[in-house]
Amino acid sequence: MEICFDPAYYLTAILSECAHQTGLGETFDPMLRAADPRFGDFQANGVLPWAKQEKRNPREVATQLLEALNAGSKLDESLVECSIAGPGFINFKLTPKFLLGWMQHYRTAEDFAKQAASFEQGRHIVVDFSAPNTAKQMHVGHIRSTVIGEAISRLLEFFGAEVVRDNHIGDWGTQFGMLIWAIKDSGYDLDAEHKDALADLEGLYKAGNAAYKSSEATADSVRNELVKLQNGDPENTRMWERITEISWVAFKDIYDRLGIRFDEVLGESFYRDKVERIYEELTELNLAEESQGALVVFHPEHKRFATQPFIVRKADGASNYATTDLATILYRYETFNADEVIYVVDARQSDHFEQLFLTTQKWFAGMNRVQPKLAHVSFGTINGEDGKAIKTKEGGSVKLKELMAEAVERSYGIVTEKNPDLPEAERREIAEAVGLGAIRYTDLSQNRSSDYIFSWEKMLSFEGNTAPYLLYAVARIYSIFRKAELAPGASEETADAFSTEEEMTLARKLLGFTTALKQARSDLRPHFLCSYLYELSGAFSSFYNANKVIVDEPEIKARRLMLCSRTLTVLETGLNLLGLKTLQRM
RNA sequence: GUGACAGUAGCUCAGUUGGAUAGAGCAGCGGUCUUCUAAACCGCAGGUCUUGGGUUCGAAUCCCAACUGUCACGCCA
Repeated sequence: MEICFDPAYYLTAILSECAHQTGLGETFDPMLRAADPRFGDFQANGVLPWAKQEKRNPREVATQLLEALNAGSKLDESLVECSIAGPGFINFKLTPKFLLGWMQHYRTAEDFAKQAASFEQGRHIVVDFSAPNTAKQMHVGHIRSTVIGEAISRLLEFFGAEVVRDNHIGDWGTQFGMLIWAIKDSGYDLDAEHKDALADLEGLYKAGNAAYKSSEATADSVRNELVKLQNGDPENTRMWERITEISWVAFKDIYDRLGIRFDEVLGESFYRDKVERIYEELTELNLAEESQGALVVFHPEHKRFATQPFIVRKADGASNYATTDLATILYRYETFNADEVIYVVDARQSDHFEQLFLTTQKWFAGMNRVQPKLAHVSFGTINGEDGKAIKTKEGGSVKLKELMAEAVERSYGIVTEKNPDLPEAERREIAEAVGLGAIRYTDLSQNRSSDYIFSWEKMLSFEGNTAPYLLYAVARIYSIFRKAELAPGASEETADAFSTEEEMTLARKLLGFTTALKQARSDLRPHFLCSYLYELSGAFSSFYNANKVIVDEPEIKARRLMLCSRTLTVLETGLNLLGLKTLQRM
């Protein structure tokens, strides 16, 4: 056996092979799992259910398997020890020699990336996320989609996929009638420089909305502005374009600070001229039917969607989001050759996506198209401490920009308190990374399917499973290398096998990186990666406190430097996948 | 009414897809800085995994039924 990148994968393969040789059959699944550290690194549980089904003694079967493993010399005892335990578990324990060899073999972020890049090589995946509405500022409600979408995109890229990040902004709809009316009514100059133009637009929209409701005459004027826009009136079209520009400038400001980028920004307006084809194809396939004046799709085989319609054209003849979403799938199929489309949208829209996916499945089948895999990455809402939708004291939405500013400001106060001697500019930089990292990590570290309760205390708490804790671990590793006057990765040649309990725990934890990444990818849940990185940081902190790195004995120093360097690589790679910037000092 | 998601320590949450004695962080108590950053580490204490059935060698995890909370369900997205 050799030192392989993913020992769990290797062990599964040879166990299956031996099972076949010993006549257990090809369907035998070793069920290799990460084991409790007390028992080893991995445990194979598969013998128990198999023996049960075949009415055999599980320990006997396990013994047979082990004999086959040893006879075939598939395992090198100096690299991995195995044993049978309990009712028939097979335990595998990697030896210090294996752990050291692994560290020597896989050294840099590039080494990891190279191993990972084969998993999704060449697949085209569209990630649809963030999707704010124009003419409104981004608020807390946009955090989750934005941050989770970016993390998933980075993860898929790391696995070798060709990712198209598409921001499906809400840039079309009836609200523009009110906004355009209000702009004209107030005489607001869209072309002039304004300090916070998007906030102005949001205020104007509210004024327009109020006016619309207050008098019938105004309502008519508002509707008239909307009709003019829809019919391509040059003045209103230009105003609408300017509104989009103003909005995008403000969005871009936030995206840049968060290190988020998009390959495409194809909003609802982009699909305006692509909906006719949808009506035609769905009608032609007899998928859509008229109901109460609207064009709708029912799914008779589905308990609820047999009667709950998927409305693709409103009774007034206009399209809606169902229509554009269908057109969007077709566009992504035809333009991006999408193998997979991932929608990072909150859970309240689950019904919509279920109907969308069901409809697409039948529609694509009917047209003989290969349907991309469709996934709704749903997430819970962010609530206030009362368990209801989050609001400011004044009852408005909490603006993302203001949230970011406060997080950074609070972080600045803490850095200044902890490390007053650092230059001001560096403290500002640290505050930016820590504050924005805290917002981001709070969200990512939580299982996305549940709602979460927003509180400043929780978001900016710098203890436990939080961004500052992880960033601090990184900063301390850099500090060791500064003190040792070495670059990370240097001076490892004389390393001998890991020996102390803390070294062993840390080394084992480092090997778990790929498992965590795979888990995060397969479930599209970044919190698996967060939990792993937190545990790794914990293992490092314990090691750091118990085992001094810069010591006189060259073997000990070298192997500990090696652990520091690998921990740094894994932490930085992982944090970067989550979108966090790391720091050399904090 | 139909459905989705959730219910785990006082609080906020994990729990590697059914495995061995359910884990963290806060909060509480007690220790550790003349030694690489104490934003840290170590220890103690804290549990009827909402309830009741069922499947299984084995259940927080799967199935059924309740209960509680949030949300969605015909022209917003």
